[in-house]
Amino acid sequence: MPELPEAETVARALERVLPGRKITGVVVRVPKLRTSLQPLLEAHLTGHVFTAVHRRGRYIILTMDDQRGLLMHLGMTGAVSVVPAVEPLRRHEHLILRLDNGDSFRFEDPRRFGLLECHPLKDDGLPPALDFLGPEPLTEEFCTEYFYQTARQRHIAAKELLMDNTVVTGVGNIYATESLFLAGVRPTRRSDRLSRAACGRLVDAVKEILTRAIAAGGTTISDFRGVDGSEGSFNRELLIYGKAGEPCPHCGAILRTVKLGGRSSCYCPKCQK
DNA sequence: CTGAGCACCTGAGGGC
DNA sequence: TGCCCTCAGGTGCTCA
Repeated sequence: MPELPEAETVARALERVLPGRKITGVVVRVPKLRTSLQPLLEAHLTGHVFTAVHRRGRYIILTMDDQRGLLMHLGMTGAVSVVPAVEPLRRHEHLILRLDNGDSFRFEDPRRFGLLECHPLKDDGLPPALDFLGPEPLTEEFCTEYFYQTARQRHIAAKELLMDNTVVTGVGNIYATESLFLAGVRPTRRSDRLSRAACGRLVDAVKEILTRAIAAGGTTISDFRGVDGSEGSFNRELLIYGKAGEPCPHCGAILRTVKLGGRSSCYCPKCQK
């Protein structure tokens, strides 16, 4: 998926078109994504107006005028578009919201790992269901000291620490891989053996990579598309993700691959200790 | 608490 | 052409 930069790209685009739009109809075409879509049908969405769009980690919240919101996660292959309602439906467009200006909001997701639910929102605009998430990586809360203290209390691989949504939210396989490379840390390195300096380099690397990826509109490997159908361009800036077997861009050593938590990780055996 | 394995799904690509 | 295998931006469960 869509990791944090892709969710941010989608959220920013939706923020330009959704607020002020009234929902005039709801069409659900599959029984469930990650969870059942039936409650969505029963949630009385029709007649309500979108007022804002928020992002938290990889989740996007479409706020409505009644203190409720649509909680959305793009899973691995989710994409959103807002197009004229007369456009023909595509095969995996599972949810369609008709809007009062003749457009339709569409959620497309071939693998159906995505999520769409209606939730009451707290005063901060977020649903209680997201309370478990750790700090946003691009805030001051995610700093060297926090990461170092968290790392030493855990006994897991550095990469799994980065990808744990309760530690820091929104860092997935692509950006964890890139950040570890930039920081010179091997993905398998145990978190409780990371020095304060290494934690600092990791925190800086995560912030730098995510910031640049957001500026590029995200990374499109195969499925990801912006709301207008455009592709993210960060693939061109990827240093090592998906390049196992090729030479390291820094030292020329052959990049290797290792499996961690079922996800493959590319790393340079020379640059990453 | 940790890590491995599997499950949820479809589609692309490689080997034969 | 088709079949079978592996793999893919995520998450969450069970089990040892």
